[in-house]
Amino acid sequence: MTKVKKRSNCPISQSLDIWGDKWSLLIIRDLMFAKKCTYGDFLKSPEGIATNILASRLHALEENKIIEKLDHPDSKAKVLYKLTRKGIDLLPIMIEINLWAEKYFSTIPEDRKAMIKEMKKDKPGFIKAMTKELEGLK
Amino acid sequence: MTKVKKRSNCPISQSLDIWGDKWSLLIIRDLMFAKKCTYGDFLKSPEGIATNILASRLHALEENKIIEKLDHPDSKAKVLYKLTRKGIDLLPIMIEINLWAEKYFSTIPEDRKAMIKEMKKDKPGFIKAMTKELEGLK
DNA sequence: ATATTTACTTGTATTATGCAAGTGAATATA
DNA sequence: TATATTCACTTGCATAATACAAGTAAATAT
Repeated sequence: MTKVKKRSNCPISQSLDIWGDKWSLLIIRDLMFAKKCTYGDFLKSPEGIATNILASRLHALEENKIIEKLDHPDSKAKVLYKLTRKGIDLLPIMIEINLWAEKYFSTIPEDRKAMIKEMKKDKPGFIKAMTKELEGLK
Repeated sequence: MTKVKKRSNCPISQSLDIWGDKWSLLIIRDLMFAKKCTYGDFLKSPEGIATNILASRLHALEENKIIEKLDHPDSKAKVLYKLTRKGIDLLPIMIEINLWAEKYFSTIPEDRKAMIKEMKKDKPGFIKAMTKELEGLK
């Protein structure tokens, strides 16, 4: 993917310039809710992202400081991807997408349904706990 | 645009299947915050959507019951686009995108900044008022 | 020493987007 | 009444993004 130019100063537009495509938020979902953190993990997700697209998205997200690359503790062959603070702060958006989807789609996986229940029960509490958890991953 | 197939049952993925592109949420922004409601209005937005893309997105959003077409009161030549309840319910997502963007982008238009201030001051109140306003447009 | 894993890159076909021009119905203007 | 203009699109074509298949190099396991 070539460099995306800023289309306008609108906050929605500027946000979409970074993660407004069919794949970026799925990578963020993996990092956020599924605790996936390697290239291979992302590839295995059910939507089936193509490997070159994954590479280009990871690159773009890193450039935009949404994620960062770290050494994987298990092996030098592995890379550990992690959400930055800026990436973790996408959590409220991700929560609202989940809540909207839960209202309008009938087919939602059971484990995610359980998580959505938690989100609804205590949204600020969920955000705080999840944020702490994601910050903790080092 | 040809029919988008469902990639998985994940609520994030299913949501992105509908509006996960660079343009759909900008149309929704126009309907939601700028009170634009005609094809020509959308075309005039600063991001400069191409006319064929606009047509295809409007068609897709209508098919997915996010928006609906109504007769324009002023003229038979005009079409009035309106958010459905499902579309209005995207408001919490749109709010969180605004808040995230306000935190991480330095260039935000003044009028939008004022609106974001309102969102932060009383989020449920903002949602309620805006929802009522959008429902009222008939 | 060899095979496998891991994180990619490269090449090519397909699909989507961007741009310019055109169309037909409705409305405004002369 | 005839003509120009507005409005909501459609069409054709160049360019860009995505999907799919295969390949690569470093690190690790056997």
